[in-house]
Amino acid sequence: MKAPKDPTPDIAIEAIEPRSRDADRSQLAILASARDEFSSRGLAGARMDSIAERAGLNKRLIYYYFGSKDDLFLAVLERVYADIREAEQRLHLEEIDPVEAIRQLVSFTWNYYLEHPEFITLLNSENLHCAAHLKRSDRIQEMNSPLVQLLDTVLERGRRDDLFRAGVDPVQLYISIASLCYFYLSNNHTLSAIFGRDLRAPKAMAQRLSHMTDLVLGYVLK
Amino acid sequence: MKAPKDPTPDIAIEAIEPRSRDADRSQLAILASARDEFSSRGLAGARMDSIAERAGLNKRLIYYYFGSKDDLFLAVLERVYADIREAEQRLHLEEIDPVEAIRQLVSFTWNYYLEHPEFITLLNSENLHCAAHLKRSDRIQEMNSPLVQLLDTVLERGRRDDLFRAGVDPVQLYISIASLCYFYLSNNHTLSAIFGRDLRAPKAMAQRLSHMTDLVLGYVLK
Amino acid sequence: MKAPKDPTPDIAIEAIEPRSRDADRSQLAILASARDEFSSRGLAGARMDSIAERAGLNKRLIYYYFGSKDDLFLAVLERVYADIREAEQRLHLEEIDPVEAIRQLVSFTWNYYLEHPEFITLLNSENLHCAAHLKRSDRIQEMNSPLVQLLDTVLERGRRDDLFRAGVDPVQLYISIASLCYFYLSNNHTLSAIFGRDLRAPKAMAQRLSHMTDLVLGYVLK
Amino acid sequence: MKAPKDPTPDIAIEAIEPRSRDADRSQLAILASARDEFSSRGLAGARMDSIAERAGLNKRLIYYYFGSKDDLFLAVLERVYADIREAEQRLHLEEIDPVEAIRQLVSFTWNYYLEHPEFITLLNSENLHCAAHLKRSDRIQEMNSPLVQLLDTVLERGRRDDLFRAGVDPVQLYISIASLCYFYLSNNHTLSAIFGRDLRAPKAMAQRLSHMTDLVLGYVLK
DNA sequence: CATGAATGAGGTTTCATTCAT
DNA sequence: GATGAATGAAACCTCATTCAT
Repeated sequence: MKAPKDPTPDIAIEAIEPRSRDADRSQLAILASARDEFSSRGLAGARMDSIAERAGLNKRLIYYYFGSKDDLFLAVLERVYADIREAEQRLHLEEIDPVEAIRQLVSFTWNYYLEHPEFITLLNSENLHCAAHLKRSDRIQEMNSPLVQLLDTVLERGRRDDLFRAGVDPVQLYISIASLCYFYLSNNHTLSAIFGRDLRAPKAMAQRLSHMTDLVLGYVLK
Repeated sequence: MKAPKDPTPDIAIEAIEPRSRDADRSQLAILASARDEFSSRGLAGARMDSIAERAGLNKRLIYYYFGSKDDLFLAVLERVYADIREAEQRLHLEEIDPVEAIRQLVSFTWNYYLEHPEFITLLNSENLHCAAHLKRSDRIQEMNSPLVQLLDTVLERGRRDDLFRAGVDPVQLYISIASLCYFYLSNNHTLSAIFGRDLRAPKAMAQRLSHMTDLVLGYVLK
Repeated sequence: MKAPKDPTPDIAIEAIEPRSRDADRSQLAILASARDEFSSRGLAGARMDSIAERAGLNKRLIYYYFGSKDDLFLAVLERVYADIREAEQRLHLEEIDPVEAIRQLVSFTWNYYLEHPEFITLLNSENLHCAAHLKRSDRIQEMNSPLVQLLDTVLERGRRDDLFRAGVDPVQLYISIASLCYFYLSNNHTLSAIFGRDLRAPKAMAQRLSHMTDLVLGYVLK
Repeated sequence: MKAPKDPTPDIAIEAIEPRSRDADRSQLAILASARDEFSSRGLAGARMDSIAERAGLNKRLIYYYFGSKDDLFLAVLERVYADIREAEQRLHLEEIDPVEAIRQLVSFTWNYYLEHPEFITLLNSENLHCAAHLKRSDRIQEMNSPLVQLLDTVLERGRRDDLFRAGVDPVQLYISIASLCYFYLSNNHTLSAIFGRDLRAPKAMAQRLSHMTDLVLGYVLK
């Protein structure tokens, strides 16, 4: 049944719930629309009008739910970080053989960036603004800390099996893996332009993944 | 006869101080100012007024010389690419021992990005726009091709000395070196925010350089 | 319930005085103001600022309702054409004796142009632009076709009564009537300047009307 | 011989001539270019840059020779009036049979407007500005008075031959002839748009000339 | 005679945001 | 919860004109 929009207040609780589901749906629609707009045009280039239009909702509603353009941008960032970390959790690297775990982490990262190009451009925008939005967020650090711990246990297991070299910083390693995947995709357009080469060709993409895996394992393995 | 201009040709654009009635000087002042504005605020966030003001020149003059905001942005891009490629040439990698050459290339790239943060943000902006500006440039490819050839000869020499593995694609390798340096700096703000760690601390920076060099040499060396 | 609007529908746009939060009223106020500005300064010479000011509304609202200067200009043109054609309909020429009908059409045209000098200058502007705006209009032709049919029946009746010559093209005749009235008024300023004669003097004006009627009847009558 | 405009007096005549011819040529080039620009874009729409470019000369030179945009516009107007009046003189209507003279005047006017569309649009622009420029001109009236006298003698001769009706005002008649020719061409674009008919088709054009001649002679002849 | 460099004022248009319902 | 109407500030860009040579 559709949620009634009648404003009369003394209404049964059953009827209220659908109302808040409508609200949720609106907020999600705005978030999705905002994510697309911000990622394709940047923070300054994004238009509140376009976001409202893409969401099929009135512009005023964005302000009602999110306060301002900057607040909305932060909401989008928190959302996309939550999404990637959640997906990483689903890899269950802690249960896998360490070498395979590294392999999987590289290929997961590569594929996630590939399938979520908006993640890359949103981070670029936020970095342009010196992470001014994220710095105001309480939830962002706690969202990201499990990842480091996880990678640390993988490295530790690898070292105990005498496969991995000692003294590898999990943060440095994570950043390196991210670097290799991120940059290739994030700067794909300029690289293609300056090298006159189609870096998106299937063969080039496959080579890239194998190259990156070689690089990382070449470093981690003893 | 024309008034003699400053005789030192490859002067940093920072040093330009506009004086009346000198077209070259005005153009350089605009370029330097535009580079700073675009890099700190992005293409959409940059303000033509600010560019004019920073350059100490009338806004109208920007249009007189560069036509439009987008054309100016392209001019800036061409300029910064020319600068980095020129600096790379000055390394004379072709004259150095191959292992040392790789080391130098990594550390040069790291330091160049470090000293020219605007290069990073400008490229990010251009990638946000799918390299739409660079694609219109005639000069950009020829500017960048020498680099690949140079790296290729370094790899070839290393292989002939039986030090380097075979089959290393110079473009892939260059992209990997750039990746490692670029991402750490470009995403420094968000990484610091999510990991709650100061990645700019001198010790962290030194570790990073050594980590990257290890990674790259671990891959290239037999 | 919506606030009731002014019930009299065919109110002259001059009389519109904008009040807050009434879309129709605002649009009419903009149209009236734009008509005055465009007609007195031409398309290029008209200022959006002035239009907004005359309308007593924010400039942004013009773009909200009409999109652009050119679209606004087209809206004005459609409006003034609708007005004159409507006024012509009100003559009910189809019910009048043919000779008298021609007389009335001449004098109506003369007086309409006289009382609506903006019509003349707006058409001049549009012709300067090769009717680029009208060509994009769907409604303009259907608005104007009844006129030709009407004039045709008048001529046909006159011919059946053996008063009018045969083979008179209603379009040619209409254009001739319009020509005679239009040019005298449209070029009044330059004509007065070159002939050094006040063509607007009441006597000159009366002579003109009688001269034009003579000319037209002299041609139509057998 | 032309009066030399060079202010330096003690210079060889040989040297002056080419220089002042250059100056004349430049002024003529500017006038022609300005006439085209003003006629195609109107006074407000015309661009001094375009005029300079079309003339192949530096913009500053326009100010040097003509002072300002408005002064240049007046210069153009005086020029085109001089041209048409000169062409009319060349008809030598005073030597022709009166009926034929009227015929010729109609067809000359028609063809002149046809071949000089810029005359029409320039006059429209000047009328939009209430002949503000022409009113400042000393030469414009004396340029135009011979025309009226000429037409008057033609009418007088026709009347003496008992062919023409009495009491025809030469100014009214001239205006009517001009009206019929001018309006059809000046408003050609809007008329074509509203009637959905190609008024420029050769057949339509021929019909128009014959229609106008009929109209005028129908009135003048007894 | 001629010109490239430069500008202040002002043009159209856009924007995030708020108002009133 | 939702919306159309409205706005001040500021964006990019243009223009006639002047400067300095």
